[in-house]
Amino acid sequence: MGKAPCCDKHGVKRGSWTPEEDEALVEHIKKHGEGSWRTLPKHAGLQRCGKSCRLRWINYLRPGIKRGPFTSEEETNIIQLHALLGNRWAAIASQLPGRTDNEIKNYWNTHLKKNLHHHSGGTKQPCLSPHAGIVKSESPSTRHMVQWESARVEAEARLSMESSLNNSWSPAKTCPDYFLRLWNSEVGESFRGLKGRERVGESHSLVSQASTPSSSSKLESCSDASLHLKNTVQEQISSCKPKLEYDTGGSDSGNYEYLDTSDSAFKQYLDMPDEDIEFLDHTDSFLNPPDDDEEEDDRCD
DNA sequence: AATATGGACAACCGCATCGAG
DNA sequence: CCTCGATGCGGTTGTCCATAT
Repeated sequence: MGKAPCCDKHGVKRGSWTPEEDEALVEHIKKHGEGSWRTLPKHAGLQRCGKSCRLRWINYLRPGIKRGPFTSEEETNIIQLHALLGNRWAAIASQLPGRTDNEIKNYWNTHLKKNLHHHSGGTKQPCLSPHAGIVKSESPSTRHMVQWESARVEAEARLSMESSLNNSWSPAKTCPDYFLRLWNSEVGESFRGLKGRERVGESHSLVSQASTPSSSSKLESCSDASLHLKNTVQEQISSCKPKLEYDTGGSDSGNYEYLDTSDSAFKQYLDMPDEDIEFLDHTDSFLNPPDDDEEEDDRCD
């Protein structure tokens, strides 16, 4: 397929897998288990490179792979997870049993991206910025960053508040399970940057910095930034029911821009009814947590 | 019926990260 | 601490197929 082969080269088959190859790969993994992808092709009698075998197994042959169209629930989860995690498809996939990162990535690129954009009426111009007051005069990249971070702040605040309220949680409250579970999962950990891998959107934003506070000054900047974002988000949501969307044109990586879309898409995106915005008034509490030696992790909550 | 076009999906590539030596 | 191989991940591309012209 166009490019030079990554792994050598001569005698290595490429392209679609045949049923015979699939069978050989499955049989080999059944006997010897996963791993050792480098040597697997030789041992399995396959003329494929190890990476190709691994990909084939993970995406199509592995037991438990769910095929078929995505449900609306899965779609909603993908949208919300993407708002939280960005293009971290593996992390998103870990929250969708039976779905692979590749499948989700393809689904996003071919369905969700397009559908969200469709609501913009075809224009790529942001007709209604969520932060019109502060954003319009800034560069597109800055605008992207601020817009994107506002969504993240909302999601993070939501998760944090729900987590902090967990003890007194009313079962009647809205869907705490999903986000709470997510927040306490590896995805939440990834999101909080516990492993020091801050890759979401490559945006070295104030909030991102604040997610890895190493000093009180960072906490302060975190607070300032989030308060700023909080205010703009509140203003936007309360005043004009924003329509937001990704600008998915061109390079997708880290290039997020809200454009207008439907109200439902916006709600789906943030899943935040107006009345639930109140928690934003409490963002200070998660941005400036009480001293706790246990909280030396790189996070802000 | 033939051809063009676009969407969907499978597969590949390059880079980042991890871990062993 | 450094190097290097193995693995994982995300972006991109190629191919197939359906639909439009």
